[in-house]
Amino acid sequence: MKVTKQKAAEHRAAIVRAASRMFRERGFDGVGVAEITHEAGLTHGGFYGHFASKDALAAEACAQAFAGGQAKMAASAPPGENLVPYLERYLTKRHRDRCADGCPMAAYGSDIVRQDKAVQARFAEGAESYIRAILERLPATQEGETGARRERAITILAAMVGGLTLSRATAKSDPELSAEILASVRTQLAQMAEGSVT
Amino acid sequence: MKVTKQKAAEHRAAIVRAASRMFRERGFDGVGVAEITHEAGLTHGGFYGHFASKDALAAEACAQAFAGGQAKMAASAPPGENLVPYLERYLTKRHRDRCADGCPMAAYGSDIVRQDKAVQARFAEGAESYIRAILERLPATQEGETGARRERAITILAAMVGGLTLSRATAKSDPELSAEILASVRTQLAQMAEGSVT
DNA sequence: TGTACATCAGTGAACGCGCGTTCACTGATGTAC
DNA sequence: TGTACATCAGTGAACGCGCGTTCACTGATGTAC
Repeated sequence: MKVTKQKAAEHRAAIVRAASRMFRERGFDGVGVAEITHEAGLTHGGFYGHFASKDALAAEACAQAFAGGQAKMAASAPPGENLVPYLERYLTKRHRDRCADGCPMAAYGSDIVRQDKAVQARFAEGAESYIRAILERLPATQEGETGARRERAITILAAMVGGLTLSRATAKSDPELSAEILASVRTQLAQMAEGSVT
Repeated sequence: MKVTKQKAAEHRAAIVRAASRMFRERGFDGVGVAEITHEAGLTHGGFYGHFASKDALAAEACAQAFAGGQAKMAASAPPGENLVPYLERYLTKRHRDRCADGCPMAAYGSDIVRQDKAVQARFAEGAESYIRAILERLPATQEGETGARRERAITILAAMVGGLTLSRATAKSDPELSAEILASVRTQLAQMAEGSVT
């Protein structure tokens, strides 16, 4: 049955929203078109009226996940202010245990190489925007080298993503190690982000 | 046709070796039992004489990938000596472009949460052994806080894995960013590993 | 050492299943008059 | 404003395919005598 243009647009948005969460929770290969559309309150038949392919949906879902991450950073650490509150939110058991609305880089970072070009493109844009967002929240280096600030932003992002990923991967088998990883990276990066180091 | 006990053991080892490389290159879901056994020079029918399931093979393949990584660390940075030569080997385009015999944490770190318990167990053991190996190659902190050394080892590992993962994920869409990530993390971590910082 | 036979590593066809995608159909929408 | 009909969003059955796993079979191995 046909449906209002507005309703149709809402349906499309609901599919992207569901996909964005489910892909982060279960991976791109771990969830199918039928289950995503069902989660959005629809059946799978109409899917290809909205998207050219599952890959095309994955690309949009990826972009939306990054947008959500940026919003969370802005909420916990406003631009221009220090990054530390965001770090303390990012490197927590809460974030570790909730992939679905967490960081896409930690959720499927190592899987991106094997995804469609469109997904890779959205991911690279998202990563660059994260780097810039971190840079905006890093105090100027005392010695005044501007180049090193972006180096530091990139390294902080790498450690955040790697730390959360490793913490997640070890959570079930070695909960103590998992917690230690979160705490260690949090402490060390807070020092780096405050500029007390170098 | 039956085969010498030794031959059979060699076949089993060949399957693990092929799986270890192929899972890193294409992910656990990206390669099947038939293709792995074929790569090992066998057919898929005999597979379940060697392994209880694909998951059981994945667990062994994971353990072997970690063992290979440890061997490479020992070769480029002997225990007790400085970590930097290993960092400079780890964070390179060569490693980025060759998942198959590279670091398992970067190859499928974000996928481990969704794998079988046995795979998660081997992964956690591998991660812990990496942390210990890095710790062995870190100079004593000047101020003498011993606790912070393991914190630093964990953060270095997190940044290595996160950095390589992000570099790989962005390589095709944004090669310059990809290269910048490698170079930045390499420079920053070398400072951390030399203990010139803190 | 030589022979007879039970064992069992490996083969390839077959299974059931879930996936991405297609398609004929339905019926509400929204437009032309 | 009211009516007739073309449009098209959504449905659900069906497709082809590849996967993990099973199984009857083969024939070389290795053991018992």
